Amino acid sequence: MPPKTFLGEFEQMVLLAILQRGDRANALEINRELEASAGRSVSKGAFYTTLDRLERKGYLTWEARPAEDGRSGLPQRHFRVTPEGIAELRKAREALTRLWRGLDGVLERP
Amino acid sequence: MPPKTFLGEFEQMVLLAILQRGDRANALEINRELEASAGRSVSKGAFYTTLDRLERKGYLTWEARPAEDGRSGLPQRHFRVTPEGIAELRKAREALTRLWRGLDGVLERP
DNA sequence: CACTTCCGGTCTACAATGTATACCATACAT
DNA sequence: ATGTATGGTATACATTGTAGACCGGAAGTG
Repeated sequence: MPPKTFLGEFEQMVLLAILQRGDRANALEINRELEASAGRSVSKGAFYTTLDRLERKGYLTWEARPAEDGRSGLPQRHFRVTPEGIAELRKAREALTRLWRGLDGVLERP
Repeated sequence: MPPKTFLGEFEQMVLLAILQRGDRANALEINRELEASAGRSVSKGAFYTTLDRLERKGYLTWEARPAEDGRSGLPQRHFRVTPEGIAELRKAREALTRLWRGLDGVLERP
């Protein structure tokens, strides 16, 4: 994980979606969160690619879990954000918060 | 301007920096704002490339202005965010605000 | 069982962004 | 004129964003 890595816009949202779903963060749930909160829906391929990159950067980890509540029986990946990932999210949020300061009049819906 | 364009992470910050500087948004000032608020400093080339792309997308416009307060005499580009740009910033902010909801405990500094 | 149809996931490829270096021109001080 | 700072362009490449084709297992159905 080169220290110079940078957190893309979509990557950031994926990490946040994982945090939102807490301990129920499997691929399907994360996608639902993105769709609901950000109106964003990407293909499976795009989605997993992003997850893999975030893993390589050390911003998330995952473990295989047997099927949730009995239903269909295929293990699935369950994702978690690492402390490094959280630190990045924090930095991004602080920067944006500062840049938004004083612009409420402009940036809020009429 | 293809309607499907998307606002990158850095592009977003540049637009916000322009808004912050209001009617004094020339290249130098925008860079200062980015440095101060986001701890971000990119090369001239990178910077102008981004500005040009934002212009092509219709998110900003600019006009040449004679040197500010008398000093040195080279006209400079003065930037402004278009209504379309503001709309994009708004969408991005709303999405992030929703994704941050309930995560203050995690995303705030200890 | 053969057959379809979802899931959950990988592989591959390409478009859009992020970013740097090299280069050009004008103004001003020496 | 020569050096240096200001403002900006051109070009090139690394990183992200994103889709589509492809694969294996589980369930349902005739």
